[in-house]
Amino acid sequence: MTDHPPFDLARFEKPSLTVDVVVFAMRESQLHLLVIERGIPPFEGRWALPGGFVLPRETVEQAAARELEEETGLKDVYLEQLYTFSTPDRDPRGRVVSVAHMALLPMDRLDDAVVGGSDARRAEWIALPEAIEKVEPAGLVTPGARPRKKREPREPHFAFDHDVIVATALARLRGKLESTTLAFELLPAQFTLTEAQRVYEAILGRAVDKVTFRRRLTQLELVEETAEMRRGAHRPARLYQAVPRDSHWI
Amino acid sequence: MTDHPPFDLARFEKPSLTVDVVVFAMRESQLHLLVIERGIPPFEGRWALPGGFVLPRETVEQAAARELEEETGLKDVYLEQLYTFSTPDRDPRGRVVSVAHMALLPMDRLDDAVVGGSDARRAEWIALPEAIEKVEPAGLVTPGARPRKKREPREPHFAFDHDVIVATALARLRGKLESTTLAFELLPAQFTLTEAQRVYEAILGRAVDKVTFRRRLTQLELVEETAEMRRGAHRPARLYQAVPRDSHWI
DNA sequence: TCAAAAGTGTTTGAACTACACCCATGT
DNA sequence: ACATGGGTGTAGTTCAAACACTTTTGA
Repeated sequence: MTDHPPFDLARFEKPSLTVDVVVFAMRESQLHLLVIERGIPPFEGRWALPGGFVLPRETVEQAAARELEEETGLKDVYLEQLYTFSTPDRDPRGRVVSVAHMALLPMDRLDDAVVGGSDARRAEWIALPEAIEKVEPAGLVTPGARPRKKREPREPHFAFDHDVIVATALARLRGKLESTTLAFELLPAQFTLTEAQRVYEAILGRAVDKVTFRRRLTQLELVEETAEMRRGAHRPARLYQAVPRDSHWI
Repeated sequence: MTDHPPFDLARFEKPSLTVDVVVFAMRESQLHLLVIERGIPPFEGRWALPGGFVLPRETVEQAAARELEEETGLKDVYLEQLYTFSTPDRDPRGRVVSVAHMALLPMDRLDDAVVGGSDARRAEWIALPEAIEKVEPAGLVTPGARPRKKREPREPHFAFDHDVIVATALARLRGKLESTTLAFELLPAQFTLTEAQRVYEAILGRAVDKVTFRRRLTQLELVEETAEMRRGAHRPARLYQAVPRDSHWI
């Protein structure tokens, strides 16, 4: 850092600093997203991500957890920092840098989120828009390298640059799926192997082989049997639970 | 975001925003790091990462590229955003949030960096300190989850929280090694397969099998033969080059 | 001629794939 | 009984690891 004593931090213009949170959850075998309807300009009436300003005595991770609870009622969820978005004009109100986060909510806790009546500021679960697949995620290639295939410009679904933030979160989730046990964060404490498979398929956007999937989970000891079974319309299914580990890395 | 019109960004205290850059390069089969010696307090005399303040009309990625060139002379290198560090007291001068970046310099461009004589502000290539292995990288587990195995507190090598930043960059580099072709950014345009293997071994910190390594690179068509050979003290080695791709993901 | 690095061939085992098949339950 | 999802067995294939081996150069 450039500095001469006594150092004056005010010599450099300071941006506003916010956090945004992409909350994923499974619902009816589909990946869903928790969004908030904006009640005021800019982007009035548009969906936006939960988020807000970072306070002076907290980390951005703490700010993300706090804003998530304030705006949606969610607490004690998996939360990780994703990427920092800093395009100078990303917010029409002024220079606002936002540190995006990704959160994962187990499917049996969908109702923990305070989803709205019809007031100005309601939260809502929406299925991940398919159009997000067409949005270029941030941070996957060399800045300054040959530009990637251009995709047709689209009408954004979300306020601000939240389309890009969601696309980036999805890319991160997919990338981590193979090497981590992150998927279990979207499942209840006890789950059937088919439920687990649905999570993988929803995130990857394609079918996976049943035998391979089951063997991988059991052989790598990522899951362990429980005594319980889940009963439904058909043959009861064994319930499994994630093997406790120190980190999410396999 | 919390807002009522007309919205006043100044309602919320703004932090200073900086960038820091971890520059990796190979040198004598070892992973090296570009650092700057601090000439003034705090942390006078300590090694620190190149970096500086973000200007109002640039992204953090642009700021990282600019500061890298200003402080070390390096330009046109692979550069990616890494993680945002925001512990409130990470800088004793005040509230400073820093967006860390990682850069990779090909081994034949080591001299592009302006490494110092003996003035107060010289840059230097140093071998990656082994003690970094003992530092917990940021951002790999759930905030709020069971704490990971505690490591003994150590005397930090670097100024500020730069030990953690370097450890995080190393973790990121290792994690990306398998699924990306990032390693080629540390190699010249033409290189021997053994040189490539040395890069992988230096990053992973362990030996890799020669046959498997060569087959993987050729079979996945990550590299292609050139007509040239490199001559040295022993049998000449075929030179290869990276197969051009749109992104670094395999 | 010898040391050292470049490069190849061969065997083994692990793991993914595909597909067929059986099992258990509610209706 | 039968439809449906739960769960298993097997054969083929791919791929990584380990190891021994040959090749090619400079000294």
